[in-house]
Amino acid sequence: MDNEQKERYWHTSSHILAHAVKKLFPDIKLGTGPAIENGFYYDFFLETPFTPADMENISKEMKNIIRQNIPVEKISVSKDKAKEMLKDEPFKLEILEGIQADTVTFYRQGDFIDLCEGPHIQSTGEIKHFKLLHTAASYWRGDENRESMQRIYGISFPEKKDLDEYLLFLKEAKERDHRTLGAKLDLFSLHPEYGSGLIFWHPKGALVRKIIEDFWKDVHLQKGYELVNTPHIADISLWEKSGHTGFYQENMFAPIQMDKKVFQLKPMNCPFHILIYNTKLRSYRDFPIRWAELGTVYRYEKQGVLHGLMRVRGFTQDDAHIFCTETQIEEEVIKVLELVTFFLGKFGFSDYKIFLSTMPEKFVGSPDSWEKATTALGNALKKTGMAYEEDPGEGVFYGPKIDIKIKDCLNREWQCSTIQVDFNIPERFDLKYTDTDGSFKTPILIHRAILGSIERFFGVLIEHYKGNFPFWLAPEQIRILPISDKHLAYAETVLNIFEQHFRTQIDKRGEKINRKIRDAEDEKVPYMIIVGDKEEENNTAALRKHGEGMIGTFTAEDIIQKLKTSKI
RNA sequence: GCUGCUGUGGCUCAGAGGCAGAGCACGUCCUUGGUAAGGACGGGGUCAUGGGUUCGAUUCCCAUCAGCAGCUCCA
Repeated sequence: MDNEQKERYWHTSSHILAHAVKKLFPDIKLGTGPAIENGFYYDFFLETPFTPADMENISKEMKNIIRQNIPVEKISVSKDKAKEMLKDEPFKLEILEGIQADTVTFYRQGDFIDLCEGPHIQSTGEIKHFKLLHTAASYWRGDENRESMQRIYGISFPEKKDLDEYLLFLKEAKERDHRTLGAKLDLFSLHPEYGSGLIFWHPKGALVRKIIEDFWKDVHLQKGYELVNTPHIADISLWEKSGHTGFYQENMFAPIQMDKKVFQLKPMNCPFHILIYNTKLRSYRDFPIRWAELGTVYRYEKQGVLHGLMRVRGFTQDDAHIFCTETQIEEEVIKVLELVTFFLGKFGFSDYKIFLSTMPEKFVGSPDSWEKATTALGNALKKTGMAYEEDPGEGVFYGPKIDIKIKDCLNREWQCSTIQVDFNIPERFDLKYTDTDGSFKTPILIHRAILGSIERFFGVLIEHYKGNFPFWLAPEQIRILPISDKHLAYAETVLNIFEQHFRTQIDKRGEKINRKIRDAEDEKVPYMIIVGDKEEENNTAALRKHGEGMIGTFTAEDIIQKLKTSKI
């Protein structure tokens, strides 16, 4: 099915769901029921939520409706007539109010009728195989102040094999889940009883993190950034000055009282970088100033939004702040975008979405500055040839931004890179530079993060690679497996050679070689080196690759050469 | 934060109103094995926490905390 066919198919599936629910629960009020990227849902308003038994009955009733192969017909009526038809459906009426046209369309299948733009497939019998996946609460119109609806999600396909395939995908996604793999591969843990949303990096995870961070720092230094380091807390007056105690308060940890002072754990790094900026008078000749920091911030997130490494309460941003003039924005953003492409490419990502968010209703700065900055961001995107979508009105109040989102194993999108122009903070801190004519001007501040948060990025990375980190990132690159204890001494001499070049371990357990191989494969070590009588006699090593099997027997020098030149 | 579901050894999960179970992992011993699990024995649990019902609660009820799915919000 192409996308349009899918949409029809799933949209009609959602109508069948609503049809069944209406039949079983006549008093229920209908919300909306669209096709989504993977399947469909329908929102209902009812007093008591659906039970698992209800779900089974609904499923049975849907099969009934499908079996009857009821034709789906489109009906156009005047808005007044529609109002009459929907008098018992308050939510539908609300939607109707919002429609501008004079005539609206309904779709009818048997005794079920729904205000709907369509399109739909011809008949309910075309829905061959479906499964209701789960229920959840949602807010009417996505507004947390409005009614709470009960949502039922489902998926359907014309062929059984497609449904089976999709269910298998869901199962595999679970195995790919960074939370499962993180525990299995001994990368990190959480200890919610001592604070939810806080990450404990185990030795292997911390090693991968170090590799990422070292690489990140090296590249930044090469690309004209300077590194800075700043504290984790500061007097609350700093946050009053930056405005965070006002507009960001609900995301901040509670203040810490100490002696006669009140300190605040930092939710962002920018005010600190600004303090560094203000330690002396800057000139246009210094620009652009690019300061980068792996800065750990703490944000209070609502309990229900926490999710493994992806959404946490303490995380390290790969942050940087660029101080420049308005005319430098475009060039700087191009450089950042190039850096984004470089980093994401290095980590194996090519499938991501880019959004340009423009001026929201509430904003600071002049509309003229917004216009210029937004154009600069758009031009930068165009010049780098990156496809993007506009997200009108979704900018932060202090400036327009570019967001880049990467998908996880369940197709959920996670924002990693972000580039934000800020008109607010330079004003608040009275930032100045001396321009060519000797006058004082206020610089533009660009906030940017490429990986976003190290925690989230690591989570996406684990899922992306299914735990099979590429050779350069693998915490343990090579494991030496002696056939028996007799070969331990030789294994040690092989280790001595390899550990000069790669992260190498020996499996010294008194297990059989099959077991050692199985465990090394399970633990996703990229290469295994097996040594026994034959190897010891010939002064060689047998090389085995994760997921592929035996490669051959070579001298240690040969293997090192091959691994270094990626010729395997 | 909202709605629903869930909370039993390190992990995955069974279980039942009346002495708490399995597999894996862990420990000891035996085995020295050539490309994905060798064998025997053993240790380990206030059944999330706090109340209530009951002769008796890990099991039933309530609350709290936390996890999961989704919604809203976000890196």
